[in-house]
Amino acid sequence: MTMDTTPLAGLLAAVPDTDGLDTRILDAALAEFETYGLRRVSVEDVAKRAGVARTTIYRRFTNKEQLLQAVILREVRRFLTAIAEATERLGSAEEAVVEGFVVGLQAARDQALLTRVLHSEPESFLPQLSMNGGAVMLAARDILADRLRRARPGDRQDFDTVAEVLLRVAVSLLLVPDGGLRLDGEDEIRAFAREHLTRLLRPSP
Amino acid sequence: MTMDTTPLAGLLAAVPDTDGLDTRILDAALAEFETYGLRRVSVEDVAKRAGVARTTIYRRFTNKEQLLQAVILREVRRFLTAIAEATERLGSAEEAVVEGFVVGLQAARDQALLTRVLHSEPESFLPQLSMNGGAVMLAARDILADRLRRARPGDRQDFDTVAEVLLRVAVSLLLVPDGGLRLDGEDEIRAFAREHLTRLLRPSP
DNA sequence: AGAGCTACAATACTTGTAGTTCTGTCCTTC
DNA sequence: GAAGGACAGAACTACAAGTATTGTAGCTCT
Repeated sequence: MTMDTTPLAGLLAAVPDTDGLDTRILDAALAEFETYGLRRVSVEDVAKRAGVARTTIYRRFTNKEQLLQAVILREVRRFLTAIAEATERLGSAEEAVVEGFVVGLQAARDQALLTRVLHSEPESFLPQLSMNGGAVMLAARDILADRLRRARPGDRQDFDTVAEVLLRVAVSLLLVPDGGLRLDGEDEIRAFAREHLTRLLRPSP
Repeated sequence: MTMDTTPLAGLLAAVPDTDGLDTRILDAALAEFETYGLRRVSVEDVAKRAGVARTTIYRRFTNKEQLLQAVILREVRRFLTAIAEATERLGSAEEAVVEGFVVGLQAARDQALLTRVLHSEPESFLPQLSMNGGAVMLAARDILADRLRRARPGDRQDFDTVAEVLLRVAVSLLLVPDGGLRLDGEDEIRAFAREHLTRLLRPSP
C-alpha cells in the first residue's frame, strides 16, 4: 500500500464525521460566514445557529481559524467533487475540457462563501487566495489532467499544463470580471470553451 | 475626422505635459508610492522629493487620488507601449502570441508599483483592480488583436478573444503564483507560450 | 465518552477623546 | 505661474476605559 501524497488525495481524503455533529457545526458556520462575512461572526453565533454549546465547537475544532479552514476545506472538496463528477463519464478530451471549464467556472461563481468574502472583505481574500489558491488549483488540475489522459490513453502530451491553463482562465474571469469576455450564461461559457479552449489540446495522434 | 472612443485610444492618447514639471511630480510620486506604498505617502512627501511646493501639486492635480490615478495611467501607458513595441515588427501570428505573452507577463511582474501594492497593501489592490483592471486588459487586448489581424490579413477568426485569453492567463499567473506552472525565467515563459498558447490560434486558412 | 453549562483569564475589538498630521484652498510675494 | 505662509476641516494616531470574544477548565448530566 502506498501513501497518498498528492494535493488531490489530501483534499479529497474521506472525512470521519462519526456522528453528524461536525456537519451541523460546519453547516452553521458556513451559513454564518456566507451571510455576515468572516469578521463579524463569533463562535457563539455559530454555536447558537448549530443549536450547540460554544464549548462543543472548541472540543471539535481547535480555534476559530481552524473552524474556518475546515469550512473552506469542505467547500473545496465539494467543488472538486463537482468537477470530478461532471467530467467522469468522459467522451472525448475536448468534451472534458469544455465540461471541466464550464463546471469549474460556474461552481466557483456560485460559491456563496467565496463571492461573499471577495466582495465584502477583500482584505482577507488575498491572503486566503495565496494560502489555499495554489493547492486548490493543483488538485483541480490533477482531476482534469486525469480525465484528459483517460480520454487519450496513448497520447503523451502535457495534459497537466493544458488543465492548468483552463483553470487559470477561469480564475481570471472570476477575479477580473470586467473584460471583453462576459460569459454570462452556461451557454456562453460552453460556446467559448468549445470554440477556443479545446484548441489547447493537440489533435489526437 | 472620427472621434476615437476605444479604450486603447483613451489610454494611449498623447499627454500635453507642457513644461516637464508634471513629469517631475509624477516621477516623485511614483518613486514614493513604489517605496512606501499608497497609504503612507503624503502629498508633502511627493512635493519634497519633486523639489516643488505642495501647492504646486494641487494646481496640477485636483487631489491625491487623482495624482495616484495619473501615476497609474502613466504606468499603464508605458506598459501598453512596451507591448505595442515588442509586437510591432510582426512575423507570424504565432510570434505575436508568444512575444505578447512574454512581454506582457514580464512587464507586469517588473512593475514595481503593482507588486508593491499587491504585496504590502492588498486591501487597496482589489478595488484598483476592478477600477482599472478591465480597461487595461481591453486596451492590451486591442493591441494584440491588431497584431494578430495584421499577421493574418485574410483570416476572420476571433482574434480579440484569443488575445484576451492570453492576457487572462498572464493575469492569473501574476495573482496566483503558487500553481504548478512556475514560469520563472524569460526562457520558461517563452517555451510555455510557444508550446501551449499558440494553439489558441486556428491554423492559417 | 461526550454535550451542556458556568466560570474565568487573556486577548481582541469598540468607544470616546485629545492631539497631531494631512488635505485642500486662499492669499501674498516674487 | 511658482513659492511660501496661513488656515479650516478632515483624517489619522494614541491612548484609556469599557465591552465582547476567545480559548480553557471544571462540574453536571446522560
